[in-house]
Amino acid sequence: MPKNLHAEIIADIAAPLNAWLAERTLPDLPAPVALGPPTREGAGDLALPCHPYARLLRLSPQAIATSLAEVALAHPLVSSVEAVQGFLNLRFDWGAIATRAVPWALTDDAALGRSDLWVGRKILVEYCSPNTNKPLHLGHARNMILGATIAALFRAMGADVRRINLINDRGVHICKSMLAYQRWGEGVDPVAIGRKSDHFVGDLYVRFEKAFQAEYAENAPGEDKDVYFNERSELGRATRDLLQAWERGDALVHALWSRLNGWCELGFDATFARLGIGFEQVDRESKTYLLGKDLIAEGLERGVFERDPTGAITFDLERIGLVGKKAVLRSDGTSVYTTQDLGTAVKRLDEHAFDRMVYVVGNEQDHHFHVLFGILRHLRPELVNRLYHLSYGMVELPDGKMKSREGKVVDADQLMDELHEIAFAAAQARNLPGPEVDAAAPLDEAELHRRAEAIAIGGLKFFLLKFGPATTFVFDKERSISIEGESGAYCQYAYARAGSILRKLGTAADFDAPEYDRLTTAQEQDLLSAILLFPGCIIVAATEDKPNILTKAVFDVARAFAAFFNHPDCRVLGAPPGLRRARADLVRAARRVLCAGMELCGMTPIEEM
RNA sequence: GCAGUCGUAGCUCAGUUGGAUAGAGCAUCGGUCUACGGAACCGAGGGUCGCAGGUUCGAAUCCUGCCGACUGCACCA
Repeated sequence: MPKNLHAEIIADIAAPLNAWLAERTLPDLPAPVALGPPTREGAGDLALPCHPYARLLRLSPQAIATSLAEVALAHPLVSSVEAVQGFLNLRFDWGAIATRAVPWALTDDAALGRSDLWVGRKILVEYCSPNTNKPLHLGHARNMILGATIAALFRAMGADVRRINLINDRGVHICKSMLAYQRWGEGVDPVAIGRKSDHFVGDLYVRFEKAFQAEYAENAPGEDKDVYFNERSELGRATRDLLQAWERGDALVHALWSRLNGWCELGFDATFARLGIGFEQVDRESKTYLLGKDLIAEGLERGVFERDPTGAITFDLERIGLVGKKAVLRSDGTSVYTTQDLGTAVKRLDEHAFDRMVYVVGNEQDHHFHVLFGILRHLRPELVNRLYHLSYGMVELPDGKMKSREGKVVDADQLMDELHEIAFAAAQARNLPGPEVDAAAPLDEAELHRRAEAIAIGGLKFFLLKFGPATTFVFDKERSISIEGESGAYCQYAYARAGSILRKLGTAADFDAPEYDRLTTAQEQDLLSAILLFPGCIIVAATEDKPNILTKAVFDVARAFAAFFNHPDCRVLGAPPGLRRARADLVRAARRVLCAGMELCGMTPIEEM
């Protein structure tokens, strides 16, 4: 049975404080005391503001803090207390804490952030959702890494998680690539020309756009581009013909469509593999886009929807506090985007009886989800509070938004390649023959590439996760993927250096009896503290859908380790036996937590850099 | 116009179910440099938390107004 040691310690210390307060505020103590890490630095290990009880007890906050300090001091894990400005501050007896915490961190899965809080919950996470007309870019990378990480966090909580990729494989966008292939690429094959297959399809899309721009510039400069495309453009006409042929089930068009989609998805799979992204379920819009129509009929009958004079079926947005009406079925009876999303959600509910479904989708669709969830609240009341839009901010470039149509994007594959090169160059430089590297047996390039890949991908993931999901950030390649400071590489480096100590130690301390109560330097306390705090961070990160809390928790452990590692008073190898063993165990514990934290981020820990 | 999100150090960002002297990374400056791996460590400077009110023991956090930025507001997806 995993236990959150920190929470347990706090509860244990808080118990007599609660009792003291309860005794004097009978019958109603508002809530258990909010004993927790102080917000102010240097205020000890736990703090409690006593102001809320002042009115109730008719005592000053300071008087209450003073009394509680006396109560707290009696606890064996508390070494000192103080009452300042109505706050009760207390310090742990770190020797006693270490004696409990190190063995716990070495063996209990709770130390890795695992718990059973969400056992029995079924959660669906939908993310990635690519269009099959161009390769994945940095925006997709942020989406995928957020989705994969949030899914991993849910699993750590014990939930039964199903990850779903909904591929948008039909529509005008893919028809544009299809048309370009028909006209300018027939017979050419990505393998034949050595092009990654999703990029091959993307090239076709760009080719189409260029041709369209030329046509537009020649025939209708100044006219609204969409109007021109829909009403006068020859390429537009041909594209719509393809779409209609597809919807009729035209065999040749479907063959072409399957071929291009196959190439695109093949390419995606390679990118997923490199990024370590996985799914339990892949849905395709070509299979789901007709869903929802019967739901509309049902809703119409029940009065959730109404039919307007043109024959379209609409939802009155005033029902959800907005203005206007939202069409859920066109006047010609065909579906809109919302129709299939309604259908898909209900189908998933029927099939998986989920407790929660999370859509990882950019914040430009906030309004869409507001409306979608609002409609579903009327259609399927049991879905209330089960649906959640994990909205995230766009990634922008120094010169503005990414525009895939204009080719102004950071391609995911290319970015990974570039990051790999940077990491490889650094790995090569530090592994030149020298004191640490045996000149007679230089590392082979394959090993350096393996490390560089772990650092590159890990760095990218850490970078994309460390922002709050809602934050729109500017991606400046030169400065963004830092390999120093708060970065993936920093965490991997801490892990590697910890491993280095243990390698040098070998089995030397195996038979020493650990003296954990001697782990009392400031650096050891800080490291233990970061380790103790880690599980709680995982719970908050999962509960609030904030992976940036995870990266922060990992970084905190790494930073505390770095300080420990560097401090002359904290040497492991030169320490007397009992202390040496205790420190070695502390290093093992830190490594264990770092490893778990990095894996939750989807990073690969490496033994050497 | 309406709605939503946001405005915190020179830069990039944390922190918002109300708690003390608002934090980190980068950059700058200064140290560590006979070392359990320098992709590191220690220290310093740097903030009217957009502006103005309000609520209270206490506000970056809650309320109101204003200024500024972004994104939405299709019978597109």
